[in-house]
Amino acid sequence: MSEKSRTEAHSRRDKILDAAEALFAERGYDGVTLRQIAALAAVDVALTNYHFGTKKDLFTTVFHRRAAILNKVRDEALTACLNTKVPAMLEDIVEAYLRPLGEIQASADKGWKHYLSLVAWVNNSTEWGREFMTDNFNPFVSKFIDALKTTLPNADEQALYWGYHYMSGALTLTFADTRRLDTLSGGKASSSDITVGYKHMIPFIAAGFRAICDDPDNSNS
Amino acid sequence: MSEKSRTEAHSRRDKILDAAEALFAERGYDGVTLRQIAALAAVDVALTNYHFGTKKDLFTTVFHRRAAILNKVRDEALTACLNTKVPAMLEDIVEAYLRPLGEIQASADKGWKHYLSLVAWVNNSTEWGREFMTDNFNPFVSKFIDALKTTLPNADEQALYWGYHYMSGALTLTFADTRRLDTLSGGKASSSDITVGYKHMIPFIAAGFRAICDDPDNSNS
DNA sequence: GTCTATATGTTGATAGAC
DNA sequence: GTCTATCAACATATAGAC
Repeated sequence: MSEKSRTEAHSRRDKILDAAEALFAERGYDGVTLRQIAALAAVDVALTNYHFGTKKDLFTTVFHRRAAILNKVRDEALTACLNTKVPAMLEDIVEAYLRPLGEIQASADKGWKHYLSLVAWVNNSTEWGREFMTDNFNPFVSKFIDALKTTLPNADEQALYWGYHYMSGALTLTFADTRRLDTLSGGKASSSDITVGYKHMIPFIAAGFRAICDDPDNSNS
Repeated sequence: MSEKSRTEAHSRRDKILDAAEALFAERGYDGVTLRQIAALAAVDVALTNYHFGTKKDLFTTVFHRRAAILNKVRDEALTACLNTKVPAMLEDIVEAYLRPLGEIQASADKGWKHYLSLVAWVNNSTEWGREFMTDNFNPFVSKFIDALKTTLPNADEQALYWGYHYMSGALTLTFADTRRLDTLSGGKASSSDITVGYKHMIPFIAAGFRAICDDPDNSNS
C-alpha cells in the first residue's frame, strides 16, 4: 500500500468518525442514519461498514476514541492538585475535576465539543449510560470522591455521592450546550459563554458539597 | 355513541398516551416506533394515527398532557412560599421550586415518573428543548428567578442565571433516574432513593446560589 | 372506533466489480 | 479501499371494510 493511499484511507476513516461524533451528539444514536453520517463525511455509505462494522460498532469506536485521553488529562489534573497541598482544599479538588473539561469545551476544537455533548447525551440515557459511562469513567470518578473524603472527613457517604450526582447533572447540561439560557435570560447570560459557565460552577458546587457534607462543628472553617 | 364505547375509546386513547410516554422517556423520540407503542398499549397501530395524527403530533400531545398541571402545582407552591414571609428565605424558594417535583417523583404514580424522565430527555436535547421547554416552562422559571432576586438583591444577574442552569442540570439528571449511583457507590447511595435525592438537593443548591450570588458583605448571613 | 391491507419510503447491511 | 447495486426488514401513514 502506498503512503498516499494509506493517508487517504486514514483520512476517510477519521472523517467518518468526526461526522458520526457530531451527529450522534446532536441527535442521539437512533436519530442519525449511516447515510447522513456518510454524507457529512463526504464518503460512500459502504465505507462505514468496511471500516467499523455495524452502526453500534461505529458508535462504540466514536465513544472510546477520546475517552482514554480524557481520563489521562483529568487524572493528571487531580493528581497534581492532591500533590500540592495535603489535605487539598475542597475548591481545589472541584476545580481539578471541572477545569480540564472547561478548557476543552472553551477551546476552538469542534471535535472535542461534539464529544462532550455526546457524553452529555449518554450520561442522561439509562440504557446507553449503563453501557458506556460506567466502564469508561467510574474509576476516575471514584478517585475524585476519595479525594473529597480527605477534605470532608466527616461527610456522610450517601450525601457525598448525591453531591457528585448534582455536580454531574450541572456539568452534563453545560456539555449539552442547549443555548436556552440566552432566551430565558433575555441575553443577560448565554449557554455558549463557557468560560463564565465554568467560572461560577466551581464555587457553586464546592459550596453545595460543603453544605451537605461538612460536619456542623466546622461548617464555617 | 354508547357510554360503554365512549369509555372504551377514551381508555384506548389514554393507553396509547401512557405507552408513548413511557417509551419516549426511556429511548427518546427516534428510539421508539409506533408499532412498539401500539404493542405496549395493546391496541392496533392504525389507532395511533386515528387519535393523534402523525408520530410527532402524538409526541406533542404526550408532552402537553401533563405540562399544564405541572405548572399549576409548582406555581401554587411558589406563590404560597412568597406569601408566608417577606422577603422569603433562599432555602424556602429553592424548596418551593424542587419539592413538588420530588413529591411527584417519589409517589407511586408510574405515569408521572415517566413524564419527568421525558422532560429530562427533552431538556438535554438542543433541538427538542428549543421547541418544548421554552414555551411550556420558561414563564414559571422566570417567576422563580424573580423570587430569587428578592432574597439575593445584590446578585449579578449572569451568575443567577447560571445558578439556575446548574440546578436545572442537577434536577434533570435526578429525573432521568439512571440507577448509576448505585453501581458507583457500591450500594451506599441509590439513584432511585428519590426522597434522599431531593432532601440533599435543596441545601446543596441553596448554598451554591449563595456562594455565587450573595454580596460579599453578607456572605455568612 | 377499530381493524385489515397496503402504499411508499427508508433503514442497516453486504456481495461483488474495480 | 472504494464504489455500484441490491436486499430484506422495517418504518410511517392511510384507504376502505366492518
